[in-house]
Amino acid sequence: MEFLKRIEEKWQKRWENARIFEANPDPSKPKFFITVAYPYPNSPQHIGHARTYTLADVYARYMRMQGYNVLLPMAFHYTGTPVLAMAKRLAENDQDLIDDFINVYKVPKEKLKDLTDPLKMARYFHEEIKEGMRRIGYSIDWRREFTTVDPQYNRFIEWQFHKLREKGFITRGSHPVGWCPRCGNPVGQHDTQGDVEPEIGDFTLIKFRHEEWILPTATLRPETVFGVTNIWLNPKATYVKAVVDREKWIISQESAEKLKYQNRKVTVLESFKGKELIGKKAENPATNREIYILPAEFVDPKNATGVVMSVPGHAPYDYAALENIKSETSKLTEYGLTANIVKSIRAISIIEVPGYSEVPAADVVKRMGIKEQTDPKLEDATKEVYRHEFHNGKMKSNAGKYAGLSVAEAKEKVKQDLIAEGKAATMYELLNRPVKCRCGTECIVKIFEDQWFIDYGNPEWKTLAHKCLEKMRIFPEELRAEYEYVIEWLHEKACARKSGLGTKLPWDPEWIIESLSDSTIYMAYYTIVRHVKEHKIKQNHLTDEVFDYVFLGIGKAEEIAEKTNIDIAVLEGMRKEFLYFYPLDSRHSAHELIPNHLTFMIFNHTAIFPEKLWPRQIVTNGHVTMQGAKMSKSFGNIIPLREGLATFDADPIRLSVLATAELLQDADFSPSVAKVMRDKLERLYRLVTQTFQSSTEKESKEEPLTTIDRWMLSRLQDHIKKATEAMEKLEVRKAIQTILFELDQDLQWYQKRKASEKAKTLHILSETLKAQTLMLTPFAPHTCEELWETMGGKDFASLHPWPKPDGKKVDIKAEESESLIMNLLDDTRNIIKATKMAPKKVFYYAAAQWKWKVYMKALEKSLEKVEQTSLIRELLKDPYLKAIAKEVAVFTGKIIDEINQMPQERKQKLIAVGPINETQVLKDTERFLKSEINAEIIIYEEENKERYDPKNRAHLAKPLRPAIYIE
RNA sequence: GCGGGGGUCGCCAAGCCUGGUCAAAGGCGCAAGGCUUAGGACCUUGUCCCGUAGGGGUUCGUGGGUUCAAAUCCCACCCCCCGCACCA
Repeated sequence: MEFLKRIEEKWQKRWENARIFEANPDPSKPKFFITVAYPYPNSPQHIGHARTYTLADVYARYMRMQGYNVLLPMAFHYTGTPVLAMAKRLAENDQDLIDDFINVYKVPKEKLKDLTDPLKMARYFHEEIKEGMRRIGYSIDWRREFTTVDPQYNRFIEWQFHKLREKGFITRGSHPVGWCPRCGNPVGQHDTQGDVEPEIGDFTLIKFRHEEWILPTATLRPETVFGVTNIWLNPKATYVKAVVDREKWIISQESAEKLKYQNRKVTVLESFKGKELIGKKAENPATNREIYILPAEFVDPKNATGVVMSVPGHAPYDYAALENIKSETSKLTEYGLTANIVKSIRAISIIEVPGYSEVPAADVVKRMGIKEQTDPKLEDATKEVYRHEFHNGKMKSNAGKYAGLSVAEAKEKVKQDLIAEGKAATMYELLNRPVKCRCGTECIVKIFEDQWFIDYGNPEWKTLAHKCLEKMRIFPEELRAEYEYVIEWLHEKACARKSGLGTKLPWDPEWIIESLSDSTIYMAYYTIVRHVKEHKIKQNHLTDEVFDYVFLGIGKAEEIAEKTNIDIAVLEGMRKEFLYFYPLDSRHSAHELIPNHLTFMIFNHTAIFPEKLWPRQIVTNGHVTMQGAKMSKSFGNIIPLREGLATFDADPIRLSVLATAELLQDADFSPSVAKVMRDKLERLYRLVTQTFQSSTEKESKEEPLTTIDRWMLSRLQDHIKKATEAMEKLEVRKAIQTILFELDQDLQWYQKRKASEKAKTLHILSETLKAQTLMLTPFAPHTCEELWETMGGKDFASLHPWPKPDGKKVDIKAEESESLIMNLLDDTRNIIKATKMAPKKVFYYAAAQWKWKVYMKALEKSLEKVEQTSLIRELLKDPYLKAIAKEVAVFTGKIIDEINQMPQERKQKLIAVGPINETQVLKDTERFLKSEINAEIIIYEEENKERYDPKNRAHLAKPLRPAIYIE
């Protein structure tokens, strides 16, 4: 442990001093530009974040070793409101937050006061995150670091928005948001108690008439207006008569307030209890039917208008309430109603839906055993009925002109028509209310009238986005369909808000560009920011003309230089650097960003840059779980990266977050995985140290290679090939598996086999270890640099070329010989296990020559298709075989199925290898087999007349499968 | 609901596109042995069931189908996870 820490620091310093990760344009080398979504500094990063960043870093390091001039930059996204909200809570001494800061985030107590300033909080976590990135060994070019509140960056974003507006992609309109009336702010998830996202629903208010008054019943199912039997009011709630936009409405007191936030003019005239209207009549505007106003306690005056239309046929609440009322008719007298009136009300069936009766609401209420209108099970009942009716329901003939339509269609049409006829209006309401702001106030819906949007709904723009996507490589490819879907689904996106950190909207500075909108093309800014910083270019010099020139090649450098006071060489340098590194070669993030950021990135690039500069690839990955559980503060299982590094060290963490799952899957982190990784690295270190200490002594490279040596080299080529292919496809799990586990197993087999041989060809071992170390370098760079140095590497492993497989070292014969031994050992062990004997002597009988002849012939023939008869006929042309025709026929019968089932690939391989001298192979391995089985080994050829074969096993020998007799 | 992903031998997880080498990689866990004063670490072996000869049986969410052959292809169904926005 000590050891890993020491070398981590050592190599981080050396990399830094040698500036090997600082990438400048170099026309002699191909470039590769990788970016990861920059972090939002409102908390330290944890092991989960490490997955995305490590993946990008590993990729960067791999590409560097493949000879690319790789740029991996990093910045910090200060834009937005969460930091503001947190700083405020801290200032108010919110104990929960303070506990989190101290216990989970490990913020020193004395620092807390400082962090009540939002900017200071961002800076604090910024440094914290950055330090973690250094300590885990990311190969970042830190000269290009910036934050999104840097004035120069603000200018860049202003330029971007000017461009978007010029192209007509900015629109303006009204937009509902969750709102805290006390704080006077929009509320997002992080502003609410319990982090609830306010869900906004669009209610239809159907205007029932009562004398000269309107009763606007709020519903999410306007199509059921044809099934209304009565109106519900809560007799105990307070209602008001009010003038709403020149109409006279009766609504709950609460809703009168809310409607004001939805840009309606509301003048309250008088207030009264709901019971005053009970027993009166109202008229359904859709059917002109007269119905009664009845009492119901389930009606919540805080929800929408507090006026509800009753559809007992299709709404479980209404059905239950109606049943309640029918059974308590005595209570009705105070409203001047009679039992007969209520009892004569029947549910009206207007929708037919398979699997349900005429009255689906009744079915479900009865099935669920619901007795009271206050039963919480009614929520589920409502959902069930709604789901089935919406998807499978059809309007019946009594639904007027909507008869025959599906419920889904009718719902929209009825709503539109009623609104057009002035018989309905709409109102937004929170569907998951009550949602409480952190200040304790219940949130409502407010409509922003002059909201600015980016119009992702623009069809031409969508076409461009599709075009860009089509040409991009998407990892994992399975998610391409999701991008397609998102591009189609996106519409106008509110792009500015009134509070938070960020860039002001240049033409309307009351607004601040929100965080998903100021982070779509910033990768371009990385390519020039080092010039901005080095030359201390001021924001007011970074005019739109400068950006036009640098990014779009518009205008003349001389003229712009003159106007802006920026040196012409600097301007040209920026332009060159942008053109060198752009387009972006690979964009990385967790895949939760597909529905927003990543797709926005595609859109914005196509809007602003010419096609050849559009991004080329997106890589997304799943989350990290902690020992199978989702990471969350409430589980207390979040390991901040800095803490993780202290406990498990950098390289093991890097490996752990990448080794347990491929991109699409969530990766599971656990201390035991980290430990396995560390043990692996330490074992490798020991082996390398041993090997290279002894190899400095004289070693004759002249020693001829044995089969096992050739086998090792051959296997190595295969592993290099596999690892390289995996890396190219970002299958890092597979790569790690190959490099660290499969290669290692072969290495162990090699060592074990070698132990029984005399010749110690150490250069084979060192060649293998060198390749292994280099391939492991992107994943475990600190350990590998150290190993590389131990192995006599003169350069940085991080910059050394990635190994290439050498076809000349592939030796399929050696591989076949070796697998013969492995299989033989397996078979022998299996027999020992089944017979439970302790073997003294083990006899092996290698297959007869003629069997090989038959076997090879069968293989060749089977490349087409063989039947036994034709094969035998063919074989018997050989006079030698003809002489033993019977044996040939029996043997052929034994192998024919096996050969027919063999994949072509394997057949071709065996044909290429040709017959193997098994006796020789076995003899060469005798010592090894003896030590493995711990018995005397005796080897015969099948046809050896002298052989000892009491149980007559020898004739069972097949090519690659010697017969066995144990005693 | 819509869109996406997934369900594999105790747990995690490859394989599925391109059917046969698949009782199915690898890791963890567990067991035995080696090493060690001991523990740890490390190494070996085993880990679905049966088996005194390298074999047999039953498995890859469920039920059908295609095929000489299905974890892999087709159909239907069940279950789990993620996203559905103005929020980073």
